[in-house]
Amino acid sequence: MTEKHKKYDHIKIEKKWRKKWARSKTYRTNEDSKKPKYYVLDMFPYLSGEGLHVGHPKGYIATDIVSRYKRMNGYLVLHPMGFDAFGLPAENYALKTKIHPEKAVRDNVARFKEQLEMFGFDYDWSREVNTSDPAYYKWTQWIFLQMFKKGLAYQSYEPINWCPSCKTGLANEDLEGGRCERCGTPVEKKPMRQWMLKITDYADRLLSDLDLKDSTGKALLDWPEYIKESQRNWIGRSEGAEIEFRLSLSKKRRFVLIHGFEGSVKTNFFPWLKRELEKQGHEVEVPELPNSLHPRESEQVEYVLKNCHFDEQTVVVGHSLGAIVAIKAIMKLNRHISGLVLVAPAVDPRFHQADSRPFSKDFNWDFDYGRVQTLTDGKIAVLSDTQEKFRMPYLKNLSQQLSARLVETKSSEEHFCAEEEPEILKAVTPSIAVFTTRPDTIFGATYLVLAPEHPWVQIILPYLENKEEIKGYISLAKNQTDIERSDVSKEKTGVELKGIKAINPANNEEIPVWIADYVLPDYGTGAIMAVPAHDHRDWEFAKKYHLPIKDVVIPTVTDHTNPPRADKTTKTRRNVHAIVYNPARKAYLTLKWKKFPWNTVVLGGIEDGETALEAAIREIREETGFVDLEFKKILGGPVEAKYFATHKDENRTAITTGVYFEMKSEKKVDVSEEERKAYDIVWKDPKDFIPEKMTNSELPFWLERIAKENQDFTGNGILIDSMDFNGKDSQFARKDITKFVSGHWVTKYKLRDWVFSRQRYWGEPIPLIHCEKCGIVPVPEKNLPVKLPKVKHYEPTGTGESPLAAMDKWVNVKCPKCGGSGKRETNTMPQWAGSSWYYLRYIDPKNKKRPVDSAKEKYWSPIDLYVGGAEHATRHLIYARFWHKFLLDIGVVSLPEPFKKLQNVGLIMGADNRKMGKRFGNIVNPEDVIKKHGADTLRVHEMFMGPFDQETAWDDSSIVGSRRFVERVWRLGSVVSTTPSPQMKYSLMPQTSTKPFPLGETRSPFVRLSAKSGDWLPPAETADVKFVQKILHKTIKKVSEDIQAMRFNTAISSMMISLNQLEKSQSLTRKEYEIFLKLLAPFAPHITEELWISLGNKDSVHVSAWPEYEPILAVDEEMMIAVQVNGKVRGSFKAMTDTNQDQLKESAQQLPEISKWISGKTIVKVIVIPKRLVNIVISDYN
RNA sequence: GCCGCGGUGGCGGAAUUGGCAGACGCACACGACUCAAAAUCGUGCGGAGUAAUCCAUGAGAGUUCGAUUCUCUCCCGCGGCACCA
Repeated sequence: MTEKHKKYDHIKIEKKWRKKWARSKTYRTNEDSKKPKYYVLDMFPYLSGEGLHVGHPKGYIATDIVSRYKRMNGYLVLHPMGFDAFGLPAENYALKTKIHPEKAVRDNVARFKEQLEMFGFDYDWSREVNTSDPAYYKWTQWIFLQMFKKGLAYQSYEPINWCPSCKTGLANEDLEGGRCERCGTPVEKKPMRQWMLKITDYADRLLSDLDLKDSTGKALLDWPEYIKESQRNWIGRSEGAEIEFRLSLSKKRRFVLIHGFEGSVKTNFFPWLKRELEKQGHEVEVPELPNSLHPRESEQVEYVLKNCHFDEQTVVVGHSLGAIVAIKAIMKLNRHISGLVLVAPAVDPRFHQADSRPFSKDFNWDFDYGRVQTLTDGKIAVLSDTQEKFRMPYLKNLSQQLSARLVETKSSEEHFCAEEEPEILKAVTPSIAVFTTRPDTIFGATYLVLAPEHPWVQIILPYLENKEEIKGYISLAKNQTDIERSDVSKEKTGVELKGIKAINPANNEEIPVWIADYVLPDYGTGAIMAVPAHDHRDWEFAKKYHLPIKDVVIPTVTDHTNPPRADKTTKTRRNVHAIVYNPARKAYLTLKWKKFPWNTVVLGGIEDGETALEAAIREIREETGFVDLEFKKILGGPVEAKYFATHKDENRTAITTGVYFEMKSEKKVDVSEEERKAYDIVWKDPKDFIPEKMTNSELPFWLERIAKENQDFTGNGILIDSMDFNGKDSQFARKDITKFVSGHWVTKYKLRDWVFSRQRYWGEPIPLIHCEKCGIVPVPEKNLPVKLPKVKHYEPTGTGESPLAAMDKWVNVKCPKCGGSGKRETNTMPQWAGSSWYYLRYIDPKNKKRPVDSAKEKYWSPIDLYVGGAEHATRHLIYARFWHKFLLDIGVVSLPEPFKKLQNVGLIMGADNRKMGKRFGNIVNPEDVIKKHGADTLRVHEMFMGPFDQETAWDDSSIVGSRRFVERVWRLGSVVSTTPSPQMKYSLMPQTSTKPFPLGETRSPFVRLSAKSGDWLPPAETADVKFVQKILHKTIKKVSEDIQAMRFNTAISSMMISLNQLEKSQSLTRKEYEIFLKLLAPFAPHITEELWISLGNKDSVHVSAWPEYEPILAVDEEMMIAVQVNGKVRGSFKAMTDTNQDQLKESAQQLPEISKWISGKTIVKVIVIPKRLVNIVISDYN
């Protein structure tokens, strides 16, 4: 034994090689290569200040293995690393330790790097990025500005999620079940000024691009399905209809419609509008104004005042010049009216063509705005037509003067001149838009529910009878946290808006309107039509408040054992099924028909004027005589069943209602002879009372409803009570019904815009300036980056202002546009900003002109492999995809998706199977493990623990297996490269195994290869040489495939198997040993390098060529063939792989252990599976 | 509730166009070496049974010559979404 192989000193070896690699820049990625590229990336760590535990590097080990493998296969590999240094985790750590975040980050980076380096990773540190480095965040700010310029960044004042503990606003993505993801505090809703990013503009692409295909039709994104699924859930696309429900005030109104210049009661929308309003029961007056072609103010106003009746129920509608007449008339009234609607009012003499019109001089254009306001109680609406742009400024001015609601809308024909103008109808009888995915159930909509926050509630409030109750409910709803509100299990609450009704546009029925907190303000339209018969939530609500439930969709079933026949006529009948349970017998009442092989429940038709319940009681009495029954429940709405009624020789479409009874006693009355002959009464045990043993195809529905509390049917079926749509399949009627009620088909998303500002110090300053004159002005690009100023106090204020706001010197700047005084935006960006594009910066980390050079971006894109934790599924990975798509749109990048293959790391749990972390005190420190066993051992072990993407608990004892493996590789090296000595025990022991070697060769002990080191014998063509070759070729194949598929555990297992075999070889050559070292090199880089170099190699094993295998040599020539008799293994024999099937059959049957099973038996057939087994099937097998 | 994934020895886990279940490793037991221990090497190791053999991949059914693998029903665990209309 030579000195250098005496002992495997991992500490010394690992330290030595890390130093050498760093000095010789072994892993530097130089771009001037003609090689194919491979970009492999880890999700970079964020600096929370907590130390590393053994779970953190698991993903880094994997990328290290893959990158080394690819490098050895001739790829130019980019494998960079950096740090996510901005954001809450880093800042909170700084606050806790009272170290300034900048210094804390610097220290943490240094420590982190030190720890990473202990693993011997092959990162190219010359490309390191740090999101808090001004040279980096200059470009983060730059990207933000591009978004701002494209209108994707905007300010909002809507209430947002506020974490009272972190003292900052949060994005939806930062929540976990209504709590702050970082600290677990329940979030509050707080209205404040926010910067938002319009990620919703990209919702559609973010969703559909998940399924992009490459040119061969394969999925472009090789991602775990569940990550894609999470993103789909998060984006939450759903299609449905937006439908208007008109509101009708319960008190009827009177309308006065006043036409304009050259108008008449017979032209434009007047006849139509009159008709529509009268339909709703309102009174309508349409005065025909005198001298319509040459109108004079006094004449027309007086006419109106004289001929029309004005009272507190009167709403005045004026069109064009008629609007002016209306205003003037109201000014002269001495009583209040109900409201005023001005449709495209001709409000100013300077308007279009006015000078040429005869009335421009005759009319007086001064208005007593205050008086009009008073007399209408401020209930004034101004309708503008967006097609008439020139009129807009006047209308804006008018509505301001009158404090009126300005409704910008598109008329059917310019200036509201069409015969039908639905927008006017909407304005005079306001409507609520609802969103529904089930417009097919609209005939069953029995009430409307608005979110308490719905803006209409405030508008309608003055008209309502129970104002105080409603105000109370709204404030109650507002004070709830998200967690309280979204508690599904809690009982639903709500209040009816009394004094108002909605009109179901499908059947013009009046339905009540409620507010309830189970309707969310920010999804859909914030209002729903409630269909209690076909929606769980509506059902619960309706039950509680005794609202009507109307079935309009019924389940449908075709009896496949007895289907309708094409040549027979079809009859539709209303039926009843009586399900009768007898508790005394613990059995169900059924009828066994004598003429037919049927078992049915008691059933029959429902006669005219009879209810289902009456029919059921009658049928039970007629058919069985039983009369002492307790009615339990109607089993929901009817079920439609199609079948052939044999006894009537016709097809039936039965609309059947189920009724459920329990029997109190078997008291009975006489049954007619006829009935008695037809069937026997049979009591069926509940386990036999199942669809398979009964002849009622509706039975599954009855059973479900007996068991279930809720009786809503949410599936698809056949429409009933839906007028022209009766009998249609609900699924296919959706779009037609939407059209029928003048709704339109829309797409909605759950995804919300990204709340992009944080009221904290440690983040990228948002590069905008608020100027008194110019509004919001972007910081000119040449002035980027806007550096985060150094401050003494960076504690969050909690006021909704960032700590930066207190820094007058920094805040007050000159406006870049006008030079006037301006103030900097003091909010900072969220943690996820910098990480949304960092992968691009590695490609070109030092570029001062652009975020990334286009040519370089084209060369390296996309990222071939991206490895990280699944916790980023709906945050980082959505944000990064969003930014990437935006960068594609502005030409910075060239591909729609950044990450081609995504691989998730399964967590390493603590020994107690809980998440490893401080709070459970179950952290295993990698430094300790490395000190004890070495980095190579830890790397091998973490990869061997189980499937890479699966979580596994750390087990301190099992790591010795990996250590033994590494050490045995070391000792095998000493045997190969040195003279064997008699003292050496390892594997030179006589073989005591009783098992034959795979090839069955007898092996003589104590035979070794060459004598002197460096003096190699040429491989002899012996069985042993072949044996070693076979092992190696198989292993090369397996390890290569497994690394590419990230099955590291089985790759290591195959190397262990291989090592077990190689140790038994008596003629292992240096070449063969080197192959083994190469296979292991990506996993255990230090020890393999040491052994490789000690064998006399000059260059690093890590830049050597990956071994290739011969497919022929990787396959066994001989195999054990298992022999089965009737599928049970009874023996086996050895055969050459290419032995033909007949021979295999023959040999199998001749085996002594087989003949014992088959002698005297009839062989039915023999099945041969090449290379695997022979199965002999005998018929008389006991 | 909806969607996705999974359930195999004492433990981590192998095994897929359906073909010998438990590879590899840990733990354990025995043996060799040693004065002894550790390390190392060898042997054994799902359960029952002396054995032949039988039973066994969450439970039950089905398809098949043959099922951990395919189909159906159910149970349990994990993950995502969740009063999203």
